Amino acid sequence: MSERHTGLRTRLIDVGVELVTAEGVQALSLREIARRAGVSHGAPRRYFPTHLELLSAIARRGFEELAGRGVAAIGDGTASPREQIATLGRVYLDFALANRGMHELMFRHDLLESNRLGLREASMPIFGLLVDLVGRARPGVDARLVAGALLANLYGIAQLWAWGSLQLTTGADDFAPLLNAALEAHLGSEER
Amino acid sequence: MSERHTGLRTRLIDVGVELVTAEGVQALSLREIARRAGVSHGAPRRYFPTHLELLSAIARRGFEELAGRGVAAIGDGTASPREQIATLGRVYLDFALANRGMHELMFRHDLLESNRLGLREASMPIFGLLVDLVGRARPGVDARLVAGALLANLYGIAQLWAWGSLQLTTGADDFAPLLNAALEAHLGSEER
DNA sequence: AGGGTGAGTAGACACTGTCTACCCGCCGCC
DNA sequence: GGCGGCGGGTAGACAGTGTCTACTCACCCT
Repeated sequence: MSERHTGLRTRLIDVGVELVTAEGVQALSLREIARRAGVSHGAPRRYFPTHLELLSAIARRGFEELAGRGVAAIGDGTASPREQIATLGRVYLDFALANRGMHELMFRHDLLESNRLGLREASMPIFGLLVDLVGRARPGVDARLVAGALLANLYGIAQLWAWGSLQLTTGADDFAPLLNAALEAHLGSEER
Repeated sequence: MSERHTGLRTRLIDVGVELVTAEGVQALSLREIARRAGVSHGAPRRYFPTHLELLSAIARRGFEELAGRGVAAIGDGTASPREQIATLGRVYLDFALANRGMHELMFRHDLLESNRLGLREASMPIFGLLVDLVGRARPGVDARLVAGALLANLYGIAQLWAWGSLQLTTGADDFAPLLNAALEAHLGSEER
């Protein structure tokens, strides 16, 4: 009973975001979130009928945050499409590796597979932006196909890097070479 | 008490493999595996001190199965490196999409991040094979880097395809175009 | 004033992973 | 040939989880 008279719904999401970035995705139990929000374990049910819906709401915050960072980094969009894509890739990998718990949550199978939870829609705008940029960077190719392949590549790099396999196998200690390799592969070499 | 006097250790893994392919990764509770193996819930503990170790043993089966299919598909290795890589990619994506539960288990963060469980080693040989083929297909480049990027790409395609996002965004109904796009991107176009 | 309702509490239930005490049958050993 | 030890498995307890349900309680509107 202080100034936390904000709606419990948003407070639960706030607590979840803090918790997942601080302690990882396995710490996101319904009861622990309720505990940290200062309510009983049954309270969240009024706003989120099931645990997965609460997790999805937290994951949506992640997508919004990521999209925000993306458009902020692109700025006024005067750079070349190629450079904007590279910026997006860097922002994405930075985000994924700095917020591993959130990134893992955002791409959890059980959340994404249920269309009811709106995660698909939350990730759409940023993918649409990528498709647009790819179309301008490489006119004449199937932009959605190339953008899909590039997105898959970035996602795979984030995942494999997160658990250290790629460090061991590629010998590098930061992901820039991998990112550049992926960009060159899908978009052509730096100087056309 | 029939002919199941085979060691409980391997029987637990067998049951786990059946269970994960039939009902998915969330069905792999320790107690359910023990139940289906016909033993009490405390029995697995003698062979697998913790639940994660049992899961890792099941996942290792997955890596062995995948590696087996890979070398079987490559055959005597007379095809060009490029074609062998394409074959490996197809085998991998087929496997991942036909055995989603097993694929999800094989790349679970909590399993891979703990080096104690030997999953890293289980996935090494097949990656080494890929590095070798990439080195022969594209002499002069950093084979480990390109192979890492390609592997990340394949993994990303498997993941994103599994939960349907790429169908929606690329409009395709099988993954061959995406696979070809990735191969061309990382290895150069079909006819050099 | 008083009924109704939205918001949160508290307890039960089935289930999970881990730990511990027990038990039973088989093996080697003196 | 009896016997001790022990590998391999059982059964119960414990804390924790998600879901469901009965309930309380403050507030609002007429």
